Amino acid sequence: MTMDTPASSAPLADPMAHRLGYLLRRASSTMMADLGGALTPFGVSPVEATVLAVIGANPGCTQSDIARLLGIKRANMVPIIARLGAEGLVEKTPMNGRSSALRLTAAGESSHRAVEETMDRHEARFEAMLAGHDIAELRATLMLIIQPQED
Amino acid sequence: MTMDTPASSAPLADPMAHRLGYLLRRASSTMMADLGGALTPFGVSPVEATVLAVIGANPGCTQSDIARLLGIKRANMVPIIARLGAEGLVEKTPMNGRSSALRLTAAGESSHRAVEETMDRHEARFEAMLAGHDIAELRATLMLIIQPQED
DNA sequence: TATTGTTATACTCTATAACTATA
DNA sequence: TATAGTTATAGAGTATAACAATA
Repeated sequence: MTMDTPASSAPLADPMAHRLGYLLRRASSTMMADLGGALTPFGVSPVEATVLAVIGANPGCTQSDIARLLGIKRANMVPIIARLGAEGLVEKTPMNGRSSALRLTAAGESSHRAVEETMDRHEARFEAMLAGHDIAELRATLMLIIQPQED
Repeated sequence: MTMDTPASSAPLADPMAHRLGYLLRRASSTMMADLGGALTPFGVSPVEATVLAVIGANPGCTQSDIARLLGIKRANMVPIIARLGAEGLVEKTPMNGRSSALRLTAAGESSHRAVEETMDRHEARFEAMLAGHDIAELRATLMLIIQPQED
């Protein structure tokens, strides 16, 4: 015999609160939502900001390079790069008949700098909430979980 | 003068590797993908499995209760509960004219048990990868990051 | 033959607004 | 007046399959 908890009045039991996968998903979406809000003034999404950062750090890289690094499917890079190109932030210069080298335009560089500062502040805001916890250890642990994406 | 890294041959620099939000997102999607694969034999998605767990732990709860607990919008619960209802896993019994109490059916209970075991093994698999790291501390840190969703 | 970029497509998740009905 | 459930809709994100061109 199990008792039926009168769930409507009392707070619910959270059977997921102990699960790492669940906590990661909730923590991730909290930070993604915050970053999305912080980036709206610049008209770029978190993914676009990330791609700007990768191209900024690796001028001349290709779409496939970025896809592999970020764990995004090749096919899904197309609209991302197209949008960044349409906004005049990224330019493609053909390397050999099949790949193009990606670089930030002047506008892209300036957007990149603004976005990096925004991300820095965003990260600092959350790190402040973790005072007394070992953030380097947290990063190291997360890196152990991450597995490369096969395409 | 900045140098153009010959990005095509050498591995790319990863300017996001130090960012907590990025690492959380990658770690989360690694675990979500793994869980999704582990659940396919049961025909339920990670979200559906989570809702089964919540109803199993809180018989008689409402859709809105679950939405609040999991940070899902009220409107987005509708298709989730509809699917679980159509699969005969969850039943709704009207409480008062506007809310229904949710409970697992017999099939739902059995699905719930199978799914919990699958999640346990899934979690254990990842915790094994974190040997030597303090998982309780990891959970505590993640809980600090998570912020309740306003609807 | 393997890789790059692309098109098309579909499914899920998420978000908003608006409506009904009930408490 | 606030809450529960719903509908409709729109936008991301993600996945697959297939194709052309190139290395």
